[in-house]
Amino acid sequence: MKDQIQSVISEVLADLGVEPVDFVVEHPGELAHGDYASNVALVAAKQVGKAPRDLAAQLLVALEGKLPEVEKVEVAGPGFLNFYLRRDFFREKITTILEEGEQWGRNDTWKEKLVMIEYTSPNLFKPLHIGNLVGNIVGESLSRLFELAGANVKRFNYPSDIGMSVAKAVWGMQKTGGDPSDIQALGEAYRTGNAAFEEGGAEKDEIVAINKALYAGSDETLNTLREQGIATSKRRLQELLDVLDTSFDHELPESLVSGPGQALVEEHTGAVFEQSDGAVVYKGEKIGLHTRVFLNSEGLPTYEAKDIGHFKLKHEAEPSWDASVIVTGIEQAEYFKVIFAAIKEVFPDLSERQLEHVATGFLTLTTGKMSSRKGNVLTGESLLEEMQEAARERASETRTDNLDELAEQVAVAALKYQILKHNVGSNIVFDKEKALSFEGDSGPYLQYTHARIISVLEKAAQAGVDASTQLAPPQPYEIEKLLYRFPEVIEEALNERAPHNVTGFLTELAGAFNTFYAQEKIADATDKFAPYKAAVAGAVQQTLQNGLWALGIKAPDKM
RNA sequence: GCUCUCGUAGUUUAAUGGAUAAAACAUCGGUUUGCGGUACCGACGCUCCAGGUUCGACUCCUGGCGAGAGCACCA
Repeated sequence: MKDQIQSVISEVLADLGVEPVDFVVEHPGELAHGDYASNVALVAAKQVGKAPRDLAAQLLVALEGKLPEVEKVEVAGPGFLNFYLRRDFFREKITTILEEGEQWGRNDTWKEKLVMIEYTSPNLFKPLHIGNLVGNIVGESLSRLFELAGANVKRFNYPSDIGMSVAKAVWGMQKTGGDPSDIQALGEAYRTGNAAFEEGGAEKDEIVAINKALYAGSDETLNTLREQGIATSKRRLQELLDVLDTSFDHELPESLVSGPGQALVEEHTGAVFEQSDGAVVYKGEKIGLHTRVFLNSEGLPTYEAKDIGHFKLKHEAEPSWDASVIVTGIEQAEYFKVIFAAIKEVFPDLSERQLEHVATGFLTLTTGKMSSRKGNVLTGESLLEEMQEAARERASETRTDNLDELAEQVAVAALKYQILKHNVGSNIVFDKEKALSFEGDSGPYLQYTHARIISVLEKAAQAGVDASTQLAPPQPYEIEKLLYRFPEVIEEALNERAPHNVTGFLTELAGAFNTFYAQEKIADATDKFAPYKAAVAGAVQQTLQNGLWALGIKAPDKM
């Protein structure tokens, strides 16, 4: 539709002998300003030597009858052209939405492309950090947006299963004698080891020694403790991922990538990397970046080298990939610029493919009070637990049979919404009070609206009202003017890597529906337009369901 | 010190260079005996400062003030 208006305007401009100009056709900020608007007259006025409103009036006449879907065009404000679509356009859209069902909102901008996307990247042996949680939520939503665009998406997890945090936990297990298959004991062991490490002294040296032994794999006892701990941590991680509704296609732990990374760096030292003060570095300055160390002066791989090895293994796992996306905290933005530059030099054959880093902002709490009765540090796990408790209390008057499942879905919705309503990359100030209140702009508000529609449609069916778009009232409802934009929102959210476009749209849609709901009675068999209202409600329900899916949020039928 | 990001109602956030800067929370005031009040309607209230570019600037440029992040062997 938008493209159609754009091209017709271009034709008309050419007919009037105006040089092509750069103008836009977009949805105006307010519904009162029509369904589409163009600034063409404002942009072209100067060239033509006319007042914008005069040129707009001239264009208006020339556009007459050229856009069958457009009912009327108006000149407004300083010289905008406002386009109002025909009533039937909206009616037909409702039909389309109901027919397409779960397919509604898809696009084909990434059709037949393979996208590797990596996110979450937890430290095994440590509780899921708040940053891991944010990364997981953003990464999962982007993955789904890619899928909605037709891409074949392969999700990668890159857990850290070796290194200092592992050494601390292993040291701690020896000290506490805790059961390595028990997650609580494992957490306790990590805290013990971490505290000892912080204190320094002989215990710190022991931990460093354990770290080396684990890398070398030289001590059977230590290896066993590590492996048992990994298994326990993974079990716990899987529980969390199930709650968050994420599953990975590939898992490449850190311990696998050191070797290949080191080998690649050594192989390319001289050409890509160079010696400097005993270390092997990549000089980023040559392309406006900074220098980073890939092999330290002991010849051991740093995280940088590991990421080179990591890339190689990913490529081997999915050789036909078109784009590789990595989601991490924003503090790694500069780091990845250097890594990508090095990768392109090490793998010249792959340098044309798309490498992308998506940076997520930091999450902090509004009020300084970390509340939490135990006074412990905020982790991703503790936050998720608090949300679930609040959801369970709140759901006491539920209509569902499965309170636990609902509480979980509502908690995850509240959490994900709070994070995904922000522009990706900007810092997130998490207002716990607000997130737990479930009112106003929130995930549960969207879920509630969805459940309410399902309920109303059931009532309507009982009253003998079946959804139909046969007979529509003369004027479209405001909500119809939002519904048809959904596919555009989904496409744009992916293009801009901005799921917050989806949260914003769904919130506006839900708000518009609730207003509609307050004004119009749907389950009223005496109203000849009731079937159409039911169809509109059904279209909103489908749109909310599909949109929530894109955010990684469940849309329960009952709450 | 250098580089990057950011600064919008009391608070948390929106706004491809466009029309009267938009929501939510908080505050104040309402909601037809209601198809789910986790809802709806209304009021109050905002672009850090100084210049510049533009028909038009929260948005772009310059300078200031303030906050955060990154800058070699940690992960």
